[in-house]
Amino acid sequence: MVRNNRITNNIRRLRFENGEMSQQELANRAECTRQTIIAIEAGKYVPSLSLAFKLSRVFGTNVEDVFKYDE
Amino acid sequence: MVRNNRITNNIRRLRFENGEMSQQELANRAECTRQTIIAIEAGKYVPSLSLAFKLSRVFGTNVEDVFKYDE
DNA sequence: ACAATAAGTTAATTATATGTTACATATAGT
DNA sequence: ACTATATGTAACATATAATTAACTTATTGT
Repeated sequence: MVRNNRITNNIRRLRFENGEMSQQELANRAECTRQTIIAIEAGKYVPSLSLAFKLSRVFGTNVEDVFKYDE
Repeated sequence: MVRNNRITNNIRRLRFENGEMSQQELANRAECTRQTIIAIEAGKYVPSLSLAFKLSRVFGTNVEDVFKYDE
């Protein structure tokens, strides 16, 4: 029932702003797989809250700096 | 693979701080079901990022004011 | 005593995020 | 030319978020 996902993310940009971090390294540090990073960057789906927290911490930011919710 | 969910939430407290909002009203406003609210408050599972955004907006706050990630 | 509301429990089902594996392509370095 | 690395796609499997429904309990109001 949680539809209307108007959630975007800045992961691709954040990776490059953080030393051109590769998808693989981000996946390692966020403890997920590279395919998950690819899918999220491609907008195929929105990650879990857990993964969103981990990703934001890798970049030293908080969730809302990485993911935008268009209301 | 995204394990170690050390994510807690303040929903119960926020409901009461916002006019003793009932679970049903919160569910309506966040566009989910009452059972989902119960389960999240009880710590049975962590919501999706979409629902986390919606819940935080109902309370006029951001995601990290509602959900805490213990790293 | 009765009705209405809020909250909880349980079980069954559906939807989706994530993992796994395999294969393809482009680029940089040697 | 060869190798390594980064990125992408696709199919399938699994774990879990989320829905729905039925029933229960407690509280409040009339």
